[in-house]
Amino acid sequence: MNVENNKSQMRKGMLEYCIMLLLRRRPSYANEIISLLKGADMIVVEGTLYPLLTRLKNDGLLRYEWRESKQGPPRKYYALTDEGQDALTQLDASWEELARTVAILQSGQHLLENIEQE
Amino acid sequence: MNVENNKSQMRKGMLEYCIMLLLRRRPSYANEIISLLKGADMIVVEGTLYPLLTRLKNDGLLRYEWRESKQGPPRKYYALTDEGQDALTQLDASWEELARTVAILQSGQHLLENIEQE
DNA sequence: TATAGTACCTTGTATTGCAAGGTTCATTTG
DNA sequence: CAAATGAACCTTGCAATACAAGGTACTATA
Repeated sequence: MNVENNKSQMRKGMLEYCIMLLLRRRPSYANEIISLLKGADMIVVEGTLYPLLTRLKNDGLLRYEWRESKQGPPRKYYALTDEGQDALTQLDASWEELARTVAILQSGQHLLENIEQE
Repeated sequence: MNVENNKSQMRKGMLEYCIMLLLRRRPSYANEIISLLKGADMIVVEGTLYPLLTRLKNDGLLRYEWRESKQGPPRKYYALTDEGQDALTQLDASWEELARTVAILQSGQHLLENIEQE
């Protein structure tokens, strides 16, 4: 089994959450998001990020504004909308639930409540 | 945004890990796996599980043996192979890393080491 | 003026999970 | 004994996601 592929698969669906967590702090643009996520040990590439940002914007969870840069072309700074903040709260809950599920499975507790009647 | 879809997306790639965690305790068969996972608040359906078990078996991480049942047709009991146990150890590490990443992003620590030079 | 760097975006592919089917075998019921 | 029920197995087609590999436009520097 390819370990890298596994980590990649685990990331599926988590990226959206991670990016919104980033933007909860302050607006940011694509290349900065990539480098900030790298700082948190989560690798993302442009081809993944741009469609994701567009999708979240079309869903009304993000908005953006153009800002000039001192070192190149203007940047699209994305920020959470009000609706995006609500959605993020729900994602927090989903993450909690997922983490709890994994903890249960790691501990073996799940077996206690499902005695087999074979 | 559809919250259910999000949870579904978060689960992507986690199922493999969760199922192997289950089998770490003892061998099990498909319908039992589904009910045990449900006991840990993770919903899985047959159409997802059967291809996954087949894939893990083909990758050499699982093996199975037929066992008679007292209440119906025989069952395919899946268990981890040695290789599967090694892979599971790696998945444990991947999960640790993912959880740590989320914790960092939730806390906002990632911003500290990436001061912007705008 | 040409090159390098930054920022934006698109397309095609692989993988995954789900919905909705279907088959076989053992038991129970009429 | 035949038919219905239930448990177990499996497959196919679709939608969503991430990635690889490209491409375009603007700014600054050599």
